[in-house]
Amino acid sequence: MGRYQESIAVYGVKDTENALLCIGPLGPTILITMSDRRTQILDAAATLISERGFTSTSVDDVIKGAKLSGKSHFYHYFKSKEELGYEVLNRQFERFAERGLAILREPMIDPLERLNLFIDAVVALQSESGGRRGSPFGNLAAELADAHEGFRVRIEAVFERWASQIRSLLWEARPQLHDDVDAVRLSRFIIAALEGAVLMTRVKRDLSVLEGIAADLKRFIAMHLRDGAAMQHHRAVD
Amino acid sequence: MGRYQESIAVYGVKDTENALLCIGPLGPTILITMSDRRTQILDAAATLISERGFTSTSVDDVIKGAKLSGKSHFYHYFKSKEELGYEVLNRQFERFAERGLAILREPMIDPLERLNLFIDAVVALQSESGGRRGSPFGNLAAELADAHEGFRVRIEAVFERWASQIRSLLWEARPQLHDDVDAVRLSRFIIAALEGAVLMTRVKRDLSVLEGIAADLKRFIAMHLRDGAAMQHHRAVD
DNA sequence: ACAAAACAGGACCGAACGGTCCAAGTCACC
DNA sequence: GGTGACTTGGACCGTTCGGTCCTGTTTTGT
Repeated sequence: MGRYQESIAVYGVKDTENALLCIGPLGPTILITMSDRRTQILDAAATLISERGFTSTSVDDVIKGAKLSGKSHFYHYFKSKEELGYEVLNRQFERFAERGLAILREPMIDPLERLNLFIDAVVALQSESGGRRGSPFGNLAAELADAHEGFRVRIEAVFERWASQIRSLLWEARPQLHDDVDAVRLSRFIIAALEGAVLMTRVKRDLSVLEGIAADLKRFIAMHLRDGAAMQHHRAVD
Repeated sequence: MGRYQESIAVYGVKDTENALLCIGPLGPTILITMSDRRTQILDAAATLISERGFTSTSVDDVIKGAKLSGKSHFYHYFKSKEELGYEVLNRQFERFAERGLAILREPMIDPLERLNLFIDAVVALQSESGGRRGSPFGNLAAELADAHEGFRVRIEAVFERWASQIRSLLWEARPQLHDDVDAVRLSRFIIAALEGAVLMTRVKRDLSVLEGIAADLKRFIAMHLRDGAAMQHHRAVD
C-alpha cells in the first residue's frame, strides 16, 4: 500500500478500494491510492475544521481525533498543516459536494425538478447537523478568503463547479424558461442565496430559516418560467 | 475624561463630544463617554478584524495598529481581547450597520424604493473595498458562530435588527404588496441573499457578482407586488 | 529473508499567543 | 499640591502553536 502511485497498473484489491480517480487540470489522469490511515486523518480533520475552522484546528487536535500516536505519525502522511487543509478541501469536501452535483446531473429527471431536488438536498444536509455546521466551503471562504490565497482559489473553484453545473442545467431547461434568463447570473444567485441561508441558519440556530429561504428560492426560479409552463410548476412548488 | 461614567450629569465639553447614548436592553439610559484613545483602539481593531478575522488578529497587532506604547497601555482600556471584540461589534460595526438602517427608516421615500436604496447601499459599501472585505457580521458569524456563543448571540441580534426593520418596512408597503407576502420570510431572504452575495463576491474577487445578485434580488422583491402596482415598478428596476 | 512502509512515543525548538506585573513619568483637575 | 487617570517601556509567565528529530518496533509486499 504505497502512498502516491503514479502508475496506471495498480490493481491490488486493497489498493483500488481506496483509489481516487483524479483528473488534473492540465496533466493526464492520475490514479492516487490512499491508505486507510490517510483517509482517517482526512476525515477527522474535515470534522474538526467544519466545527471550529481551519485556524482554530491544531495539528494536535487532528492527531487526537484520528487517534494517532504522535506528531511524527501525522507528518509521515502530510508535510504541513496547509497541505492537510488543501487535501481536506479537495478530497473530503469535494466528495461531499459531488452529492449535490450528481443530483444536478441526473439525466432521467426534468432539469428544473432537479434544481428543486438539489435545493432540498442542501436543506437535508444541513438538517443532519441541525443547521449548526454550515457550509464547509462558505465557512472556509469567510475565514480565509482574504488571508490565504491558496484556499481562496480552491474554494472559488468549488463554487465555479457548482455554478457551471447549474448553468448547463439551465441551458438544458431553456425551452421552459423565458428567453431573457441570464444563466450566469441566476446560477450565482442560487448559490449565494443558499450559502447566505446556511449562514443565517447557523447564526440563528434555526433550521426553519433555511427551509423558508429554500422555498422562496424555488419560487424565484419558477419566476423565470415561460408563461405557459408557469402554471403547472407553481402548483408543484407551493 | 473618565472611562465609564454612569451618571447623567456629565456635561463637560470634551466629555460629550465622544459620548455614546446607550439604551440598555433592561436598564435605564446610560451615558458612556469614551476617550479618544479608546475609539482609536476600537477603530484599529475593527479594521484588523474585518481584514483577518478575530482569531487571527492578535492583541499585539491591535497595539501596533493603534500605535500604543505596549500591552499595559492596551489593557488599561480593555480587560481582555474578548471584551475588545464585543465592543468592536457593538460600537464600530453597529454604527456602520445603522447607515443601512437609516435608509430603511427614511420617512419621506416610498418604502419599496427605500428597500432598493438599501440594496444599493450594500453594493456601494462593498465597492469601497473592491468587494474584498465582505460583511463584518457575516465574516464573524462564519468564524465564531459555532465556537463562541457570546459572539453568536451578538451577531444574531444585529441580523435581527435588520430583519425587523425590513419587516416594518414591508408592513408599511403592504398596500402595494400581495396579500400573501410573508414579511418574516421575505426579510430573511433579503438578508441571506445579500450576505451570500457579499461572500461570493469576496471569494471571486469580482464586484459584478454582487451587482448581478442585487439586481436579481430587486426583481424578486418586485415579484411580490400587487398586479396593478407591478407595471410601474418593473420599469424602475430594469 | 529483506527492505520499505507504517506505527509508536517522546524530546525538543523557536515563535507567537493572551495576559500580568512593575516602575517611572506626564497631565489635568479639585 | 496632591490624587487619579493616562502614558511609556519592558520583563516576564504559562500555554499553545507548527514543525523537526531521533530511536525504536511492528507490519507488509516481494
